[in-house]
Amino acid sequence: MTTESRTGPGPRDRFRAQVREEVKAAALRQLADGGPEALSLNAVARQLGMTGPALYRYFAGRDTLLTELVADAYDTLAGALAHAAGIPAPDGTARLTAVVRAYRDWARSEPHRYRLLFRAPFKGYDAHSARLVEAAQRSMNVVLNVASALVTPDAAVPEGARSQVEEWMRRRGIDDVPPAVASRAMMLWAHLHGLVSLEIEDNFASMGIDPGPLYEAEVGEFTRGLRIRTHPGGDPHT
Amino acid sequence: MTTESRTGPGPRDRFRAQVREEVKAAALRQLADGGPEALSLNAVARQLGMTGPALYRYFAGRDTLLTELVADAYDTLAGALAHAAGIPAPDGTARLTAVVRAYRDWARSEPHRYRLLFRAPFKGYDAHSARLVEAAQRSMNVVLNVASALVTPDAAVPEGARSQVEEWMRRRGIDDVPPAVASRAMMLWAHLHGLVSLEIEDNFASMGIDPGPLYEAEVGEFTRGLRIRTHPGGDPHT
DNA sequence: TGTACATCAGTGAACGCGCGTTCACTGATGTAC
DNA sequence: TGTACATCAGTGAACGCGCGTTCACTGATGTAC
Repeated sequence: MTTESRTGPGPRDRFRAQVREEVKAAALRQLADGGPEALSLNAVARQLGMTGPALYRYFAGRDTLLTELVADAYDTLAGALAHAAGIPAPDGTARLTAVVRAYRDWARSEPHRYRLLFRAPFKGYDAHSARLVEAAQRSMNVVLNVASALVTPDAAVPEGARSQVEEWMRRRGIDDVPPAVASRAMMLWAHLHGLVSLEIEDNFASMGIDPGPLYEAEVGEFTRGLRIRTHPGGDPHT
Repeated sequence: MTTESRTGPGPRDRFRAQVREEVKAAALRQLADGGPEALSLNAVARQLGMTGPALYRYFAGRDTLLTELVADAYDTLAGALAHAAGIPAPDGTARLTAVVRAYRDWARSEPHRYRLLFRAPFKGYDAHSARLVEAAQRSMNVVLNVASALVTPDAAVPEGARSQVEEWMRRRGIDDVPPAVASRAMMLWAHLHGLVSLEIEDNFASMGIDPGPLYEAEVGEFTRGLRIRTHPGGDPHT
């Protein structure tokens, strides 16, 4: 009310923003090398040379901080995928492969953040709030867009899934992606999530298996499923 | 040393075993409706009408209890899968479908236990100890066996995966399952894990999607991949 | 350029809490003769 | 069948710890005139 007319954020605002980032960075560091639930406000404050209560200048509480970290992680992942999708590629398959690799690489380089996305970080945490759903959606959209570029629309869709996917897309206002693609993209996403989850928890390593080729194979399955009716029996690649 | 010659467990042993089970049951109840990390020895004791220290008669500590819960969960899952695999079915595909459904159903009915299997429950927890690896292996074996029954051995294997899978199987002493099957079974397992993870964390529900058909589709993908060279272009089903 | 004032980052003490674990103990239960 | 003894389940007090959060405060920083 009193300070309505301003040219921009003052020095205090800038300071606030910077400290907020430092707090989040310290929190992430803590998540990275403690267990997944090893986030303590007091410990974060200590790491920054402050006392615990000081953080309440920047975040309403522990839960708020965590939620913000989740949202940030979604944004970063979406950014990494979008970046990969933007790199010039010889064809759609190569582009999709790049996106798949970006997904894997992001998860491997920041497993603690990936975990943040797919497990409720605290009791009563609402993963489906508008802010978070929208952030999550952006990642899915990248996959959808890349996937839709290499598609024959009359491809096979899992029995029973088509109408649901259509409904889902209608609700989100997506109408330029054939449901066959959306449905298969969703499965691709689930597959990637499965591989990534197992990989970052060391389940493949403990079996002595390099999951790399499995990721590549996902792309093959995705395209094979889409083209099977158009080029029966033929190998879609080469 | 003193009581060497016995006919069996005495009444005290039976009592001990029973209380141990009650403790584990209470602990599971607690995991079920607290967050994933909501396991407190004191709270468990309270629930059983005891005081905290009493539990140390039965378990060396919190970590021991948790590890035991994990091992039990692996055993139960393997049992559920084996049961499904044992039900008479018209053909291999139907049997594999039954196993896939059993996997999903178990996870849905006990999501807290499923979570226990795939996330490290506490810092420094060793998921790859002999006891746990062996328990986990039993589940995988059920899938492998059912999968191997419906296979043409010269099927397509993801590029680069074959030699690794062969090595993995050699180390485990498995020689009656073609690597093509093992490799695809592993991918099937990863896919199921992806679907299940997303489902039990409500990611599909929040998109208004029933993942049921997606599970069925996994079986189709599995068999299609295996038979694609034997029956090119043909629909493996019907 | 200088002064008066409002803002607000950060402190330190305190609250209440629950945790895992140890220890010395008491009292009931089963066992051996 | 009865007695003496060993076993051991469970208690209650205590240890040290760290947590999230509140509150009244002090002192520095930016702002307005």
